[in-house]
Amino acid sequence: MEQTVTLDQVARRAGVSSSTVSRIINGTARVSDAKRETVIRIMAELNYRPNVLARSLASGRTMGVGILTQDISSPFYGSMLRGIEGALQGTGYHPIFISGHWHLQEELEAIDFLLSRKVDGVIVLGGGVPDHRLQEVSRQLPMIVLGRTVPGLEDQCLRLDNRAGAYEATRHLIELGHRSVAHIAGEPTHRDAQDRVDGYRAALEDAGLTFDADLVQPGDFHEAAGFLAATRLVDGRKVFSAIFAANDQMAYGARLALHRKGLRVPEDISLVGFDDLPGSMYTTPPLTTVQQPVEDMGREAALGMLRLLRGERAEVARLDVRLVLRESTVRRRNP
Amino acid sequence: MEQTVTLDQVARRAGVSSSTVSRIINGTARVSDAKRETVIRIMAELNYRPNVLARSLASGRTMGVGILTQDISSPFYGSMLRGIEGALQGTGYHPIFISGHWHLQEELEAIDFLLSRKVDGVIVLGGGVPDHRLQEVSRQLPMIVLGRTVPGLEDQCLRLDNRAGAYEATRHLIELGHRSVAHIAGEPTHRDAQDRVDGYRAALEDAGLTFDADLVQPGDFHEAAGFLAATRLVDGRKVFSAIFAANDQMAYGARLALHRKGLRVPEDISLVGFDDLPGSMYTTPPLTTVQQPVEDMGREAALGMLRLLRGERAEVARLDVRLVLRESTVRRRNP
DNA sequence: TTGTAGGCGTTATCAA
DNA sequence: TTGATAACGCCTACAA
Repeated sequence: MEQTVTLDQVARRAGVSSSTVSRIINGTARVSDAKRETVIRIMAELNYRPNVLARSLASGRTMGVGILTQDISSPFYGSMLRGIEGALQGTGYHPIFISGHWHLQEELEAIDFLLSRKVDGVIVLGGGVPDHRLQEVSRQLPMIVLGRTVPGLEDQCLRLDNRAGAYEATRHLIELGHRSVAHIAGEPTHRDAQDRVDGYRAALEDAGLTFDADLVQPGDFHEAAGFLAATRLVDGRKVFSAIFAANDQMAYGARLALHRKGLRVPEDISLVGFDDLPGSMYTTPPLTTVQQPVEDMGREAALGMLRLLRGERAEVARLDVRLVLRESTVRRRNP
Repeated sequence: MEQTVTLDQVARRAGVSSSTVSRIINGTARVSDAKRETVIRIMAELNYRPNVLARSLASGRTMGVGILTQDISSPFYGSMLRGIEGALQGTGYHPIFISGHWHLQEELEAIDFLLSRKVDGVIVLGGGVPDHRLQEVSRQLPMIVLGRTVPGLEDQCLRLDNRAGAYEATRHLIELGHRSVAHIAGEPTHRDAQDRVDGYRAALEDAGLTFDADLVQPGDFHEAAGFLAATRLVDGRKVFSAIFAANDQMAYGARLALHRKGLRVPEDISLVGFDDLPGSMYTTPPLTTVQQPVEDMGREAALGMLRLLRGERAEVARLDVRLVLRESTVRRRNP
């Protein structure tokens, strides 16, 4: 066990007071060049490492930003975390990740955890924490919310237009001549999922097509649900020539189900996803999907947080979704 | 901004000393039921939250376990982190993730960061930190290493037999009648990648097949590299009827390249991956691959860490890889 | 069983 | 420009 070198020891060895050493470390005030140099030398000699805990306790700042995510291992959240990580890099602030696993109780505990760790700010990625709790938290420290809008905190919330993305995806299929487009919906309690159904429905109706509830299959954003939903669709008595899945992971599942049923993508069935996960460029065929600038969202959130920490306004940038055309969609054979 | 309630305030309000409150919180000593009850009541009333920083500074323990990973957003590391998270859940210890991004300098800084945060232990997931540095760290606090073996710290290291996995994957292809099996290698500096080439080669030679360097294409564990490698293989003048990719992500890329070249999997080319990522069950066709119990590895590492923290030996369990047969491999047509 | 007092390693306030 | 000195919030002998 190495001995921990304290600031006091450095001070004593350098023949100055501890305050002087502290000032040199933090650049809090002017210090004579002579003393500065010796202190810096001694610090190096002793391999001095400031104790972050003590420093935080005394200063009231931890330089930590709490990130409440749902699932650290999901490709979607992973990219977002990467964006956050990147933006914080080199700022002195660092992220502290904790996941709620789509479980309200865990999420609430996670927030308590972050507060008890005295993070300087919190970034919340979606989830189900009630608005009022987030409003409380926001009263205590800087907060940015991704993927939902909290009343009263609109300018700290970064949301994408899921409805528009779904609308565009569906319209794309309609423009390719598909008159009967199925939808595999996301986790029903999830706001994004609802918005995507809305966009899907609006596109149908704007094109003069009737919305058919039988063509909307429930799902939960995971591959298995997509597989089952597509299987049900194929086995059902409704005909359809295209599927819009509420996210890429379900599109993967659906794609396999179609394969199992002997249906080709896109020759027999066109398929569109949502998210543009890293893997979607490499599915067979590569997936047409609605691209969310996930990593950018993370970055924007972090930049907004840095602004809040400087006492400025968050001013999170508006980010757009866009449809990425690849090879899983094609003009309908017999229009 | 809400006022922070301190332990002292609770004590005063409850008419006891602060030590008594501390004892109740930590269960350090017997306290009369009467006092205990009122203190607990007051804590609830005041919504008291212990200050973790102060607690750690005083006690010398932070209850934090540092996790040095390479890439928080990779599906591979994601699953591992999930395993760690799960095992730590409810133990009072909590993970602190930080990623080195496959970059030595960042990794070294990450370790310094964790040490300066005074974590109680460190779990290192692979990476390139030199052995001697890890040995130093291990002298300061409990450490578990995943994916590599550090001399002198063997019983704190959890490694899988990559060579055996690759051997088995290759042998599987050979047993299906494939006489010419190509390999897409992983990041060359990565120990696992080397072991997998070794296993591939050994399986060939044990079967009396000659190792052909032209059939081994370099890669880096990402989809794009797999795509390029497979393209090169097809365009090359060597014939082959099967590919063993050093990981699933490259297998995905290879699968798309084959699709582009009009080659079917598995009818024309059999394909095997390594890792068994969550998505590999849903590729078309589902991918035959070597399953690494990634989440289990994370769990075992965390359990080992908990043992070290209790002062026991790490005794990390041995975990095996196994070949998962799916639909991307099939008996060779004209043996 | 309870309280007092000192300490954990820094920062911040005040004088000097 | 510097140095005492008092926080920061909690834990832990030691004493009662």
